[in-house]
Amino acid sequence: MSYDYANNYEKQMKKGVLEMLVLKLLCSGPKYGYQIIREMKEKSGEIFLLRDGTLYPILYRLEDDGLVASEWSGGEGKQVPRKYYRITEKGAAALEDIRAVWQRISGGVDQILEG
Amino acid sequence: MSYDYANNYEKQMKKGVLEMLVLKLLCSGPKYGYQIIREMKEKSGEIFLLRDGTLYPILYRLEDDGLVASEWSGGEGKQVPRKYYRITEKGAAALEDIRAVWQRISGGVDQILEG
DNA sequence: ACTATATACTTTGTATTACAAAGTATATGA
DNA sequence: TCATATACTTTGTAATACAAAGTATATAGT
Repeated sequence: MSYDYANNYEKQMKKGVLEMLVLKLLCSGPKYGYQIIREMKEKSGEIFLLRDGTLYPILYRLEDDGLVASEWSGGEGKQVPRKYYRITEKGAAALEDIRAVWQRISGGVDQILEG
Repeated sequence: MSYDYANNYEKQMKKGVLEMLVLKLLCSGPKYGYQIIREMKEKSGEIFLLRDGTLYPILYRLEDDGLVASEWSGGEGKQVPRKYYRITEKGAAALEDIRAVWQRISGGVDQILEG
């Protein structure tokens, strides 16, 4: 049986873009982890199916860099405590930079693939 | 001074795509290392500026996987010996698979970025 | 009440890969 | 002769997607 190249290439091609996509989703308001996973799945047309072990480290990195900020909510009544993440001003500015990088790279790729 | 996010994201976003682009360039005929670096630079519009320490490990991986084959040439007269790489049938088939992955991922990214 | 399941978050370890950097060797031009 | 460009090799580092295992709470089913 042949090795599944596609699977590994898909994993590699996601590198860098997932943080960008998380920042983008947070532009429409604060969200908690599992909510981000659901929206990522829906809005990408089932293409980005994040595991929790993938998302949370991304959120921690973004928070360490000051691109998002978090706040615990719930736990008072009977709700499960949830950690809500919101994008910061610094994060919004970084998102614009990262989008520009994506446009550049994906444009260059298509130029070679179609050339 | 602020950290240069763009630089790191660019590096991450290249992961996986460089092998695809090398395979694509080899579709138009066998090429040696530095020739691939030059064509990658020209045909991408100066976007993909590979260092030799980046390209050669890619070629070795592709060869290990049987997606390209190599052959030394020159060295008989006064030419510098060059190792020419050509894409194999297996490599051509893999390229189609990898391109499909790229279309899928980049399409999903744009769907979220524009949504 | 008890159990199973879903939700929610955390942490550890692995594999992969772009890149810097240093090294070897040959050809060409000043 | 010496500097530079070409050509290939190898080592080490940083970054990140993912699997996997763990903790805790709420809800539904029996």
